[in-house]
Amino acid sequence: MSDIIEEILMAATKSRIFKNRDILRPDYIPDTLPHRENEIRKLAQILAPILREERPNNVFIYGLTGTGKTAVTLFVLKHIDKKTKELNISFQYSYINCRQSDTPYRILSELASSLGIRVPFTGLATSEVYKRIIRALELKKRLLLIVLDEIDFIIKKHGDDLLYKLVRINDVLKNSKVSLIGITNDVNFVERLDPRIRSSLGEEEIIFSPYNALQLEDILRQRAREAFHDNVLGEGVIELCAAIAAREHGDARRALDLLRVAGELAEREGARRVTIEHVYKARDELERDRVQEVVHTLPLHSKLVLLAILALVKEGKITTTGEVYNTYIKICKSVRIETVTQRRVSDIINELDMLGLVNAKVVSRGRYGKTKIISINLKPDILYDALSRDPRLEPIINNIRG
DNA sequence: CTTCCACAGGAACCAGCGGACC
DNA sequence: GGTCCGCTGGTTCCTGTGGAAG
Repeated sequence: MSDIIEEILMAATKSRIFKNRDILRPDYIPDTLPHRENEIRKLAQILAPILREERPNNVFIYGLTGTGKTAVTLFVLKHIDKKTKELNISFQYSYINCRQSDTPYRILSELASSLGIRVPFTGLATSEVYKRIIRALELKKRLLLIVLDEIDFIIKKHGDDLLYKLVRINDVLKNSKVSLIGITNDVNFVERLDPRIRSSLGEEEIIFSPYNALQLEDILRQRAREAFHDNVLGEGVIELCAAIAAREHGDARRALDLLRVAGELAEREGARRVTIEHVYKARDELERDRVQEVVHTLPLHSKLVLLAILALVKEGKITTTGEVYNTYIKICKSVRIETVTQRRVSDIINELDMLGLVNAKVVSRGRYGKTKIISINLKPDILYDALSRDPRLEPIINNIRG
């Protein structure tokens, strides 16, 4: 009797679909990275001086999202770290994602804590944290490698002061040596950089090109072998995930997400196999989640502007800044919310564009002025759903959708 | 060739907040 | 408990501009 129960419970804890789901997670670093052999070799060559206790050149890495920049970097560093431990070299690396730590202060405080210095979340002057880092580096001789992932984020928001300081840090240090790896997925970003920083940071450069559909298939197959049980992937599933991701700039992370979520959907349904339909559903769900999350964290006026855009785009296909502003004013008046200036709305539209919720492009229409053409290519329902989670907006949404 | 629209977007600055320090 | 600091989400004032119309 208890055997039967045991059996059922065991079956419930064991997935029919996944052998090991974690392998499909974006932060998982596999033992091999297919189609990135050249990049691995190049980066390893650049960083090899570490093993002779010399400072390696600074490296600049570009490539679109999901092209394996972070994975390759961490992969190589993991190996070097192991090797330096064997050789008893005082080497250390610090990985900082500038999107998550998006102010100079947060970056420095993360750097500090990776060096074992405790700093408060806020309250100190940025320069004070910098001083403490210097002090720690002078205390003990070491080789430090700082990885700044998505480095374009701080530059765009806070200029290049911090970067300049970090690039020049070796001039101040007597004991320790510091190298930098900058990773960015914005290719144009380099051109806007101060030439002094550019030449210093770009002592070495590595460019990651996007994966094509076939390479993505390889990557997915390799991971799928370990992640899924045998024969659970239906025909064409991998190919479809690869194709969808390839269309979106060869983003491997997208492809892996699609595959994972498709698997999860199949499992939740109790299906025995993952089918193409699951992949399509996964695509919708991922988009929904992304929009939901982004919209949720938007300030009130950004939501109101988004709503104004939505209301206008419903009727036509595109709209302009002026129209959006007028509609926004109307919406605000109807619920007695104070309005912000057009200047701010213009910025908000840019922010919404950056977040991928709307498309905004500046165009000149000659006699009819220069403006932003704004459109949406998400399904309006997804946006309305996300917005209606804010109780303040509900009456307005009901009004618009009528 | 000039004009002129409808904004873009830079610069400087502000209030209010929360947290750490002394 | 006052002080200092950074961040957010604004403001005001401003100069700049692509290209159709005249």
